[in-house]
Amino acid sequence: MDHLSSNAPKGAGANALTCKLQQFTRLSLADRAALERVVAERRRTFLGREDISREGDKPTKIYVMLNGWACRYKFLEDGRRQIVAFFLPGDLCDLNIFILRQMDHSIGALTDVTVAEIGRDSFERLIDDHPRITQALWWEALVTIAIQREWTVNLGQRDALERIAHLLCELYVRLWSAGLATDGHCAFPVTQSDLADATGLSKVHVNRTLQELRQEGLIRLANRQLTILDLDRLKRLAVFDPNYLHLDREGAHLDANNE
Amino acid sequence: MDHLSSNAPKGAGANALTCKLQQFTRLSLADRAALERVVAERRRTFLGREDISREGDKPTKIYVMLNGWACRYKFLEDGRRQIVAFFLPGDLCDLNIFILRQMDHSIGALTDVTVAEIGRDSFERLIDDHPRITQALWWEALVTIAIQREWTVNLGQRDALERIAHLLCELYVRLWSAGLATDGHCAFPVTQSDLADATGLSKVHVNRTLQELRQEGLIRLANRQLTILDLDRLKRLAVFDPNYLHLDREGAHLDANNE
DNA sequence: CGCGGCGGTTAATCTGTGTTATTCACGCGC
DNA sequence: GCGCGTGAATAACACAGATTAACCGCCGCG
Repeated sequence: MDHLSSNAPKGAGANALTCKLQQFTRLSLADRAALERVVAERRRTFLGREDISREGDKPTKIYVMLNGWACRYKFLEDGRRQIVAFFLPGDLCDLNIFILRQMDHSIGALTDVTVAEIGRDSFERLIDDHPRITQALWWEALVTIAIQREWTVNLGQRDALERIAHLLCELYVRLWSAGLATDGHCAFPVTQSDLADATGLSKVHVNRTLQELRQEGLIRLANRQLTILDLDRLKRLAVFDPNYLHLDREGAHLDANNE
Repeated sequence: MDHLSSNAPKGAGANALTCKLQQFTRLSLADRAALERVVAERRRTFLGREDISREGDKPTKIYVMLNGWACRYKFLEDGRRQIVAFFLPGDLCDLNIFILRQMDHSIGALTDVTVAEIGRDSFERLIDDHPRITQALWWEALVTIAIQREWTVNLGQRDALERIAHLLCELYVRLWSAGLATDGHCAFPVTQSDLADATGLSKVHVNRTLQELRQEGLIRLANRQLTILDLDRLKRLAVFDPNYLHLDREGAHLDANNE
C-alpha cells in the first residue's frame, strides 16, 4: 500500500455519499440500501494523475467518488491550468451531465481513486423510487454551485494568505461532513503545485504562504496530512463563512442513527 | 424614459427566455405558448441598484429576467464585494433554489429590471407538461454552472487585459444568443466600478485596461453602449473558447421558425 | 443657479506576487 | 549504488496591478 492509497481513510467506502447526504436530510433504511445498491453496481478505479474524464468527451455516466481525491480542471490553449473544484469521497458530478453534448472540462484523479459509474437508467430508477434521495441529490448539486461561486469570490477578493486559508477551511469542513476528518486532522494529498493551480498563485508563493500559516501556528502540513491547529483563528483569517456549504439540517444535526 | 431603461432593447420582453432556450432545443408552438403564459403570470419590476433578493432570505420563487441587467454578488464581512455572475434577459435563477433554507448570495439590479416570478406550483406544472422545456431548462442550468467555472478560470489564470476581454466576449455572445446583440453592438449598462467587482481588479486598473482595448481598436464603449470592432481578435486576446456556453444546437442553428 | 454626487480619467507611488534559479530530501528503477 | 524525477524550501529581482489623490463633465435637485 503506497502513500497514495493511504490517503483514503477507511470507513469511507460507499458510505461517504450516504454520510454526506444525511447532512441534509434523513434517509430511511430503504433509501440507504438503494444508495448502496446503485453505488455497488459498477465500479472503476483510476491511478493518481490519471484522467477520469476529459474535455471534449461525450458524457454518458454519472460518477460518484467513493475513495480518493480528484479535481475538475481546465486548460487554456497556452497551457495554463486552473483547478476549479476538488472532488472528495461522497461527491458526485453533475446530475444532468448527459444533457450536454460534450464535457467542457476534465476530471483528473489526484490520488488513486475508486468511483461508482451510474448509468442513466439506474439513476432515473433511483430518483423515481426515492424522493428523499432526489431531494438530497439536488441539494448536493446546489451546494456544488455555491462552492463554485465561493471560489470566484476567493480568487477575486482574497489575498494569498486568506485564499489558501479559505481553501483549507472549505476542504476540512467538507471532509468532516463526509466523516473523513476529526479533531482538526485529515488527509491532504494535494501537492503545492496543485494548490497553486487551484488558487491562481504561483507555486513559490503557495510555499511562502503555507510557511506563514505554519509560523502563525495555524496549521501543520506534511506528508500529505493536514492538521488544523486553530480552526477558529484560521476561519477568521480566511473570512470564512460556512454558510455557502448549507450544512445545516433542521434540528437533527448529529443523529446519524436509523430512522 | 431615462438612460437606464433604455438599456433594455425592444424585442426582448418575454421572448428572451424562449429565444435563448431555442438555442438548445426546438420548442413546439404549445411549448412556447406555455412559457409565455407562465412568464406573464406574475411580474415585478425593480429599480437600478435595488436588490432583487438578499443573502439570508428564504427563497420561495424562481425569477426569470425579462428585461434589464442584474448580477449575483457576495459581500465579505469587511465590505469587499465580488460580482459572481451577470443576469441578462432570458436568464433565470437556480431551478431548485427552494430546496435551500436561505440564499447564500444576493441578487441586485444593475438597471431597471422586470422579472417574472414563478411559484413552485406553476413551475412544477410547466415541467410536468412540457418535457422539451424541462430539458432546455436543465441545459440552461448546466450552462450557468459552466459559466461559473469559467469565471473561476478567468480570475485564476488571466491577466487584466485578457480578463476584461474575456468578460466582454462572454457577455456579447450571451446577449447575441438571446437576440439582444447584432453586428458587434449591444447595450452595456455595467459601470467600471461594477466591472472591477466582477473581475477582481481595482477600478482604476479597469479604466486603464479599457483604454488599452480601445487603443488597440478592439472595442468602442461609451454611454452604456458597447461595440466590438474585431470580435475575432478580441477572442484571441482573451483566449476565449465559447465551448463552455454550449450553444451548439444540433443541425438547426439558425431556424427559429415554427415546428 | 449653484451644489453635490457619480462615473470616468489620469498620474505618482507602493506592494504583493510572479519569475527564475538553486538546493535538498526522498523514493524508484536499473 | 547511481541517476533521475518529483515535491518542497529559499533567495534575488522584476513587474502587474493596488492605492491614493486629484480633476472633469454631467445630471438631478434644492
